Amino acid sequence: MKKKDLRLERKKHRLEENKMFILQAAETVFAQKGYSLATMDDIALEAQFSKATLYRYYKSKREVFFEVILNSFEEVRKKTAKIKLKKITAEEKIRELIFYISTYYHKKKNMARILYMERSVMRNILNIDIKKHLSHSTQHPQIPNEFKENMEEIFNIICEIIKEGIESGEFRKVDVRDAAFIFGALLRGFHFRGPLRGREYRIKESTDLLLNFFLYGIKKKGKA
Amino acid sequence: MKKKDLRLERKKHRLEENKMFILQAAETVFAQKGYSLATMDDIALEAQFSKATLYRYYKSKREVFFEVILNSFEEVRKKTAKIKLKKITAEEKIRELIFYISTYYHKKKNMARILYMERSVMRNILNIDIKKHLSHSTQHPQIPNEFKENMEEIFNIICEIIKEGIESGEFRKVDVRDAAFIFGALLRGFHFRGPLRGREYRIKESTDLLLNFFLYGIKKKGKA
Amino acid sequence: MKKKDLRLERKKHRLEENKMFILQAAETVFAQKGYSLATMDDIALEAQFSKATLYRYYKSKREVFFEVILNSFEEVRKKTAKIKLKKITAEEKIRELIFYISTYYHKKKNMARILYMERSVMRNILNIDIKKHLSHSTQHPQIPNEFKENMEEIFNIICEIIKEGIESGEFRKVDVRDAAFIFGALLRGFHFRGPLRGREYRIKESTDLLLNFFLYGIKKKGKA
Amino acid sequence: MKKKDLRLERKKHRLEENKMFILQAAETVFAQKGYSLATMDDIALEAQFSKATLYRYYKSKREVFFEVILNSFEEVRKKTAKIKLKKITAEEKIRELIFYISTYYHKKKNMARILYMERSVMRNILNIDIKKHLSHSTQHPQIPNEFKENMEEIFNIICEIIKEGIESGEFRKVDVRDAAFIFGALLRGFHFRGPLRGREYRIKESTDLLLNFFLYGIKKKGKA
DNA sequence: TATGAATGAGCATTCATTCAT
DNA sequence: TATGAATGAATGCTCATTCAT
Repeated sequence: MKKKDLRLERKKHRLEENKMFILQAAETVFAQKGYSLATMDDIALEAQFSKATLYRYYKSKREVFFEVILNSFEEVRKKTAKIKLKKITAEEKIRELIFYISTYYHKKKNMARILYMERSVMRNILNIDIKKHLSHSTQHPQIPNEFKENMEEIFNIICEIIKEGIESGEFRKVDVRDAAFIFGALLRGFHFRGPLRGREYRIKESTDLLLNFFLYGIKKKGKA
Repeated sequence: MKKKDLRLERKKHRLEENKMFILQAAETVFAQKGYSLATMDDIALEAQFSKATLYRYYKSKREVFFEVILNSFEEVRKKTAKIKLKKITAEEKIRELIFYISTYYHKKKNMARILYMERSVMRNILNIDIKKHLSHSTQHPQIPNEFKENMEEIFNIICEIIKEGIESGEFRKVDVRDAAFIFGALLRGFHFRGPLRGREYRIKESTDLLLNFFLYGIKKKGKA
Repeated sequence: MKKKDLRLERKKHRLEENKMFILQAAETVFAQKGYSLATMDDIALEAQFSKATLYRYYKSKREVFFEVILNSFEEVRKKTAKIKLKKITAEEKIRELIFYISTYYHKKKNMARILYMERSVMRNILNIDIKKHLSHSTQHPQIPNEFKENMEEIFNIICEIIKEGIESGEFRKVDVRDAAFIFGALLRGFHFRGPLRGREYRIKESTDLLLNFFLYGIKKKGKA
Repeated sequence: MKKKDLRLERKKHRLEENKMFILQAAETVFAQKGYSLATMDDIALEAQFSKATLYRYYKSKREVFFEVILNSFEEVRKKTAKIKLKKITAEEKIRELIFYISTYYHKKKNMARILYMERSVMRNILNIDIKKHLSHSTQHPQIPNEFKENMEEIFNIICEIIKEGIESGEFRKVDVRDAAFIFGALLRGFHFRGPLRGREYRIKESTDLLLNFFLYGIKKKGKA
């Protein structure tokens, strides 16, 4: 009995491992080529599995894609939650968040951009795939929900951090959700510059820059 | 003679009109589906022309795409230049800029997002298409350049406006290019929120919000 | 171990078989329609594979085409070489050659004609396709060479046979290369009559006829 | 009245002129690219007419093609008939024929090859076009007949020349039609060498060579 | 009449997905 | 289970032919 359990255990473990391995490969490929230009062949090659094998682990290209994105989000969510719990000032939390997200974007490079691919594009990928298989029985309407929940939780944590800052007197009495949204926009826009390349910022540098502007704006003090 | 001229005129006019019409259709489709997922059939359908006709006006899908983007940029560049020349304070110029760009993004909705599509995807599209047409005599190597120049000019104008503000004592002595970049990032990130939808801001509202944060940040005054 | 080997063996065998099968189908279709008019759909239909499957075996229509031609040439070359080595008189070798090539042309019917398709068309096909694939890493610049080499070797063997005949006193002291060329032209022209159909010759008949004229011409003896 | 006649006359003349002009252009293009690769655009460009105009003069690409070929044949037929009537020996007539046809092939280069495009290919072009327009009323089933008649007449004239030679004692008592066929094959094959290029023969040279072999073959005299 | 513009039908090629072993 | 092979459905692009002026 124990033997069997162990075997099953090991089997499950290997399955999970393989799934992660494929996901990693997929992330690399999607990051390099975007959704449409990436082919299952590319991913299979990168993952060193046969293309058919990918389909043992994931039902479709679309599922792989969403899994990749979900993975990303989960990582960020966990880290964000952790930072929130630290015993430091809100400003320091904000700084850490900026630093972490910058690092993250830096590592994942293009992946981040794919994340912010237009809603309608996302919807499109979804729709197309659903249409294609309209006759098939198994669909995955639940995926986008998990997706959204993750984003919302991250957003909420940021809200809470800002709220802390306001309550502690560090920040102005701004609308918390607005501020969180601005925070997100700033980071998103900063790291998600399209084909335009200004100078390349180092992570430390960009953290300072972003923090500075997020805190103080460009207005000369005492003039407001 | 006059008759002929008029006819030619009208003909030319209709050609231009058709080109624009196709471009509009293309914009709609690209905005909805992104580059790869958009098909020439889609665009033809939207433009109510036959697919073959599109090819009378544009040499390839890629050319249509770049024309669409170029169009967008030119419009923004012109407006930005105009605002810069107005006889108003730098802050007011910034406000107008935010308002205009917000309006623009609002109108063009998804188009803006396509612009910020993966750099690597862009590169990919470019490379692939350039290679494909390597043998043909008439290429469009200038397109990406015009593209870049447009972006840079917009960026430079923003820099100048900020510089004005600093020189007039309105703004802090920040690094001009950093500030311009932050400005761009803020707007970009704000309007280019991916699948996440917080509340919908009205343009007036979002202009205020963005201006407020860009000017003052979230830090409580006197504490820095 | 042996089992696996056998399986691999069988697999390889089937692959080769399929390749040949496709080639046969392609030959039929090309022979019927020529290069440009033949479509991959035609070939797929004839081969009873899906069109996509053809692309598992050959990279492009062009590759299929060249493979078909190469195949033809190789067969002829081998047979020609074999005849040359026989212990018979040069005249008998010439007769055998005529017989073999006539048989071959008869079997392959139109294929032979495709071979003599427009040089410019060939060049065109080549150029177009080479340009198209310029950017890809794996090209087949060797194909046309193998092609040429085959032709040249066949030509050379014929030269040698004629030379033997001259040295043995069977033939007049003609220029060997001229004679070989005439020999080729005669066969080529005979079997490659366009839309004009005189009477249908049987192979035995045409062999006699061709041999007779190649040896004696039409001039009355003693008059030259 | 006279005025009108003259005008009509001139008009007709211009129409004929245009037709010929288009035909010339078409010949050039077909010779360069073959049937399938030649486009109506190419021909229009070469003829400096608009593509639509071509369709005023010819109903289809196919019709242009056949007209081009027919033209070719007619020219050859006339010349062949003329040579036959000359007051010279049969051998001299044969020599002149070879010279003329060689010159002709030389001028028209690839056109000749197109002529001998496989019957089945011809049939195919025909079939396809007929099928395409099955619903349309006007077809051209007569064209191939004119075509054939021309070829046959040329063949017959050659037969007659050879017959003369036999009757005058110049030539051996060969089967006239066989000899004529061999004659055609020799010329056809000689000028219609595919991608293989031996040495380039000058016209004078090749005339001698062909005549020599056609008359004497390669057999050493007295041995037969 | 001549022609610029418009288009339907195709075609080579690709790719997500399924099948058979 | 893993995978090589097979394929249906696209997709960008072309071209002979028709239309409207």
